[in-house]
Amino acid sequence: MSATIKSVAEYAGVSIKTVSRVINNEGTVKPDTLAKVQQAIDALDYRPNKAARDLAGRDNYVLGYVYDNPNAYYILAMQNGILKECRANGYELLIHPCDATNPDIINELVNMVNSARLAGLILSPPLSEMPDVLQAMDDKGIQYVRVLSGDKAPDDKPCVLVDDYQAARQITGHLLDQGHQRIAFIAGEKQHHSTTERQRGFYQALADHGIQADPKLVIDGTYSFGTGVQSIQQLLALPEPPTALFACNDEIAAGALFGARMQGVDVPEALAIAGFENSPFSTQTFPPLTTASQPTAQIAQRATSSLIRSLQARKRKAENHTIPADIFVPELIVRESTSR
Amino acid sequence: MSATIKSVAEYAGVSIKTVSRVINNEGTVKPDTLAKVQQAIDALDYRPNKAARDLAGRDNYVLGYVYDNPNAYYILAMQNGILKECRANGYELLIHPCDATNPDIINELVNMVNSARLAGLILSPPLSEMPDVLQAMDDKGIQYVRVLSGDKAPDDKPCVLVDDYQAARQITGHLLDQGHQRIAFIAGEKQHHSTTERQRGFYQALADHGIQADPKLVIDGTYSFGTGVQSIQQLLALPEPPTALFACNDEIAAGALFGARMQGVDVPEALAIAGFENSPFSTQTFPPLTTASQPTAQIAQRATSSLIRSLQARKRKAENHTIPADIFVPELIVRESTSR
DNA sequence: CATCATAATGACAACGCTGTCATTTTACTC
DNA sequence: GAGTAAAATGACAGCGTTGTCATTATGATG
Repeated sequence: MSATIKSVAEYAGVSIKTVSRVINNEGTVKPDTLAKVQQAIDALDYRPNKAARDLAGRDNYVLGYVYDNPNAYYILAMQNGILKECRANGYELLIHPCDATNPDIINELVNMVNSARLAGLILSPPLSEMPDVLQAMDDKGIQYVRVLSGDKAPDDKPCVLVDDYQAARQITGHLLDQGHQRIAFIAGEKQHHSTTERQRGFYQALADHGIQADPKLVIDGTYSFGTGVQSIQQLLALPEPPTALFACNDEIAAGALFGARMQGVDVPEALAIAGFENSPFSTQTFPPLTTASQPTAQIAQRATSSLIRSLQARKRKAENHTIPADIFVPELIVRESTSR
Repeated sequence: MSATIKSVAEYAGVSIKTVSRVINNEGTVKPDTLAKVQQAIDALDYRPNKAARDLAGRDNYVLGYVYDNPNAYYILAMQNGILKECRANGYELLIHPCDATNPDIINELVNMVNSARLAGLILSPPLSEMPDVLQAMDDKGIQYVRVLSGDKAPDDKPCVLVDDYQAARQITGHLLDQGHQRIAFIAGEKQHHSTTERQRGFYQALADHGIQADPKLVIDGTYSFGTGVQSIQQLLALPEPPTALFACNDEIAAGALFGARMQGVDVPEALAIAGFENSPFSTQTFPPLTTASQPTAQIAQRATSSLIRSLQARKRKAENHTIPADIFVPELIVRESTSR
């Protein structure tokens, strides 16, 4: 049916092992031999048989995506990005939903990696932010790449950073630019780095403009619609209510918008509201929400590519092949919820 | 490292081929031999090596899930159900997002199935409702299972049915039981069978109660928040506005709820609203929405199981092995948006 | 130009399973 | 209980690749 390594070898007039070397980028093939083989591969439209590689080789060409996150849109975008990169590199993807609060999560992951003989893992928050999970992976020698909230890599293991701090600073800056002085902040779960980073950006932006944050305007909550509804009631009841709100994500913002409207407060006239994430929620409110958008699929793709490169480097025993961490800054999207 | 077929065979005192027969359910193994082998498998915690199976066998143990649907929650729930069943049967899952409006979609699918040597495909709406796609799969001899809206199987190929008709009848019945006489209906895209089935159920419920539907209360739209907002304005502007609304999904219902509130119409006091799908939207509104819930993950699991059984049957040349279609009726969930 | 180190290539077994076909066991018949 | 068909089991090759190790080509050195 389709071409095999043998047919390519015959076509190119070399041994199958040489073809194997070419397709694995082993780098010990003479340039003209390599060209011949490449040409044969192209001519025959040869694609290595994954099953045979997995069986013969030490490693499996399978990556794992482990996630636990209530946000379906995020997961699906991540997944699409990962899939794209996997496909481009002949890897396959094993998808493993799990529960990060499960006390046995570490065993679960280690077992999964072993039994499916995974080459590496892609971890997104909150898994990527759990030190004991990462420690266990390191101990077991399991390769992984993390997608993390932050503006600098915490260590030299592969990771891709999402600079929530910078983006939050921009959003807050946008509100300040509109002339707002009393800006409220509603936080999500404090365990998520994204929350603390966004809050840090919020404070920094205020400081940049020489404004001292009013602690009464900062409310802790969860990433939920309900938090938005409750918090905005509390905020609007203050003697000096805020004129603008930066909610830690769109869901909170949507809740706050709803709550404000219910109390007869016009948005954006009496209260400007900004969210974060650019989730479908953000366009399904009236008015649509100002927010920050991260290119999740692209982030996932880059993370996967990092992992694959680091896997290949390790295979060739190239030590110290640290890949610099990519940083993505979510982009401000201004919509009507913050217009003057 | 981990157990192989050889170690299981030695442990059980049989040949590797017999073990192979057991793990493939070939059914030609004596009961007591089978028991011995099963015990060995359990004792050694043996899991067949997929790469070896794929390489040695004619078929690949890989199923494909092809989807095109904007609803991330639905996709993810489907995916989880499929994954669960795949894992239980030693299959792997290849996930393939695609665009159903792409004119070249058929080629894309056929190529994918061939190049990844997929054993079978799981199709959810809208793909599962496109006759030319199904025709092409039949022509190419590609096995598939469909998840479909309907109350009876359109043919004898494997499918799992979601009885939107019955559920819509129940929802409408619930509104009628509350004493409503003028009930509006907002439809989604007419290409989706789910829309027409739900509409059919709506009409039937009215007929059951001897009520003739008022065409002015039935509005065509899309599965979107915006449709809900616009349609409700139109409905409330009628000389005789409805006292209840059945929206084709939760997103439309949420839009309608929003629109009604904006016009000062109280829900549920002045207008009862019901949605469909039990999406996260339905609990993130005030008041939360009455809706119908389908066990998507379970549906997906059943569909996958059907596909696998039909695959194994075909392998054993057992013709006429038609598996009766499962039917799931989404369950009515009553929340405050329709309370008296 | 002989010598040696090193780079480039090749021969071949092995990975864990399934398909084919041969062999053994079982069940049934007269 | 011999004979036969059918059911159950086994022996062995082969799937397409990589790892190991052997072999050959290349280049550097004195």
